[in-house]
Amino acid sequence: MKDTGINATFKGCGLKNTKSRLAILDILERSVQPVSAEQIFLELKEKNISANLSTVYRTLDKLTEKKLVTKLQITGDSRALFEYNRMVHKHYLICLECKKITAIESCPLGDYVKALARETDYSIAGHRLDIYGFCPDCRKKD
Amino acid sequence: MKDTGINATFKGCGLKNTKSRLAILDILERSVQPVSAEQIFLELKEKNISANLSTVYRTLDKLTEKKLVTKLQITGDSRALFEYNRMVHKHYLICLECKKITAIESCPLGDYVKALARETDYSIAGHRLDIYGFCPDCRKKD
DNA sequence: TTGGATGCAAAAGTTTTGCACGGTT
DNA sequence: AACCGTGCAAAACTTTTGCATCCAA
Repeated sequence: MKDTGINATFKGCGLKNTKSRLAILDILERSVQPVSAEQIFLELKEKNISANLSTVYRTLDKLTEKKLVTKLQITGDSRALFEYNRMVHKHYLICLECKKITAIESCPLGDYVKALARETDYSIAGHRLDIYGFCPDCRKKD
Repeated sequence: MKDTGINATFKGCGLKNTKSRLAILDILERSVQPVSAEQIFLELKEKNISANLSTVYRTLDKLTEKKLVTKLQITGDSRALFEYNRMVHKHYLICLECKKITAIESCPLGDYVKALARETDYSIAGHRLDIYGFCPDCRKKD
């Protein structure tokens, strides 16, 4: 079998090519929203791919470590979310009503961060911007 | 005894005036950095004010609900931090080395948020901006 | 063959809750 | 007196870990 993109990706970063690992990355890649470990676990179950929840966590750790996946803490309710890393700098727009998370790829902070580095003498490594509000659908309902 | 500021605050929001509650708000008010429930619990113990950890959590809940205190999730390690709410819009600069958290009261997002509301048709309720980097002290050490 | 991956069960860490009792208003 | 707040213990919830076994390379 010729290497698919994902297989090649795994090989390239020294991860073994297992069924559940492939399935987990596949779920992440297809997902339009960040997902929790538990959601992945349940989705695997639906697909009749039995994988233990610890395996899911361990896999997510590995994938995060290899930068294939990004770990987010934006729920407020103390559980982490994960999303496939498309190597794009992004921010999130979160609907407080339906909890929908939308990525925003524009970033208004370039110059600000440079100025802040000068002012504070920090070296700035990154930033996180989450914006909260109510999406058009939820606004209509109220 | 005449009402102090805090006593008046409690009365104003319908909270009873108990020893541990006063002490918890006092700790928060004096703290230069956001603190965790556990830190508060330990600080109370040092002051020989015995308060159960559940009480600390319950009090923090109440204070957060009454907007006297703000709950933050910026550690990355899944525990919440709390800080006295001085009614100032702020962002955080977090040192990745020593974990020091510095508040930044300037906000570069006013116009951006307005434009985003127009573009997305969301009504924007708020935002959160955390900036990560290395503080001057830690930069020197490396 | 060998080291990484997995399942299972147990533990760890944080936060919440039920219930009886105690303190503030 | 009424109700809110508290202590204690147990539970809930998310995530991690130890260990034996299994599987991909």
